[in-house]
Amino acid sequence: MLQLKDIENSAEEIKASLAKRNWSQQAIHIIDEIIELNNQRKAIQTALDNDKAELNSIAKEIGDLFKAGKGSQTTDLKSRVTQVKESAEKDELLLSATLQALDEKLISVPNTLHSSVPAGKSETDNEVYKAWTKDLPQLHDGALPHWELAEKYNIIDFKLGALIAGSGFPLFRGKGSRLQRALISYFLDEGNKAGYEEIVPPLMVNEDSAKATGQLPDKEGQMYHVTKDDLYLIPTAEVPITNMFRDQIVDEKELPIKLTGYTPCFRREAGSYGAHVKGLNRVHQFDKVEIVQIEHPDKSYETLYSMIAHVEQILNNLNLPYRILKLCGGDTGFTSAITYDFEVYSAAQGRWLEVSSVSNFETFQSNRLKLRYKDESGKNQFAHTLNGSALALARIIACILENFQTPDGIIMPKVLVKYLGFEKID
RNA sequence: GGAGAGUUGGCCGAGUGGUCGAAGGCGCACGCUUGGAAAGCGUGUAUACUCCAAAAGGGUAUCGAGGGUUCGAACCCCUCACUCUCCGCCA
Repeated sequence: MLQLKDIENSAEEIKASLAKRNWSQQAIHIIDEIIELNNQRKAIQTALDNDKAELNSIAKEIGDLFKAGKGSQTTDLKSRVTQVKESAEKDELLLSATLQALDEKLISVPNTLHSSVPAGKSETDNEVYKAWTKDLPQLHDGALPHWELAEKYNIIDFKLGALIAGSGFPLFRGKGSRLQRALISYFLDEGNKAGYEEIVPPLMVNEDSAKATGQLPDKEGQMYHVTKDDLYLIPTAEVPITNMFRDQIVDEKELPIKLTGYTPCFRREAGSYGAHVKGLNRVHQFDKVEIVQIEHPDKSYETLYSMIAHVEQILNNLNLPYRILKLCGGDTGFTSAITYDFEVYSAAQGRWLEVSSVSNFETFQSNRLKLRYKDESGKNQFAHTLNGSALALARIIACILENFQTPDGIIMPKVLVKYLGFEKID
């Protein structure tokens, strides 16, 4: 959520950012409405505060009279109280209606884009930040897409997954299952090496947490909701891990705080269908190792690029062709100021698959989280939050299976062998 | 699932209707003291909104959350959330 202060101080900049997100002039008018509502709020609040101040002082006066044994002299004061209360009650109603209206509008405004984010309407307008310049893998004749390899080697069973839960819930078995576990261990170890503290968070979160990181109300339909207990299955570890800092004030010296965690991720993906969701391309449950940093505003961009480098290194080690996209305004997530997506080449499908998304949220999340740090002068400031996938497993597995297939088996990346205990799926 | 206890500032903890944004202690910061440190002494030490051009200084709200009683609520009443203990069940 944007800060009112920022909206007041940099309205024009924010409007320009909304235009980059392809908002219409009419929709952008919301910024003026917010400023106007906030002015109303201030006026009402001042009036209300004055009434309350008067009530407080009358109460004190009455108290003093009672103590002095002059309780009989309070009648006039009490009738004044009735009067002031009436006006205060009116203002109270007005104030809560205004606050609600203000909040509704405020919560519907996305993060202000970083000035370097390119304009554009959809994913086709994303800028290639780093292209893959080397050769793409050449597959042998009769090479198969991963869902057929999965069946051939009996390592992933989509039909059983569908029987047990539904489509989009793959079941890994045998070497498929071990590949999954190896990747998780490898990714976590890389995170540990890079100085991230490892976390195993809850897999369900309450409404407050989902709101704080911006999943609610923006992505309500994307999450599985356990209505009986009013909990949400996490769509990413970002939600529980970032919420570790809800309502926290950290010391400036503790920054940056670096955390990593492996969790399954649950996404409803309502409305998805077709070839693009086949196999592991888009599933309701997948595993992911996430990296999160809480950083000083002055250093958050430096940090963003170090996180990108971290992901790159992992992909290099796995020997997978990848490219990095800088998302355009139209494709950048609601809560993000800037996002870089990593795509890995899936050789048998001939497609690039998104496997990581690294973002700087600046203060958008910390404002809702109320995550602050105390600066040198002792003032509380909102910290910047960043996160990225390092990495999402399902699609990485798809690429490993497809890219490294040979007529007599799938050769595992070298870095994984010590985790796997085997070199080849055959 | 059943029964009970609890939730106060960075922490501990007092407080059962006005003098309570809240005693006391610890911690922390600054100063004095010291050759230096410790001890000691002194001062200060929440958050949000708001008034003021700014500072100084005001105002309002916050003692788990919401509502009620009252001129006045941390304190009385109601509802809810969470934590802990015991019993039951259970990986």
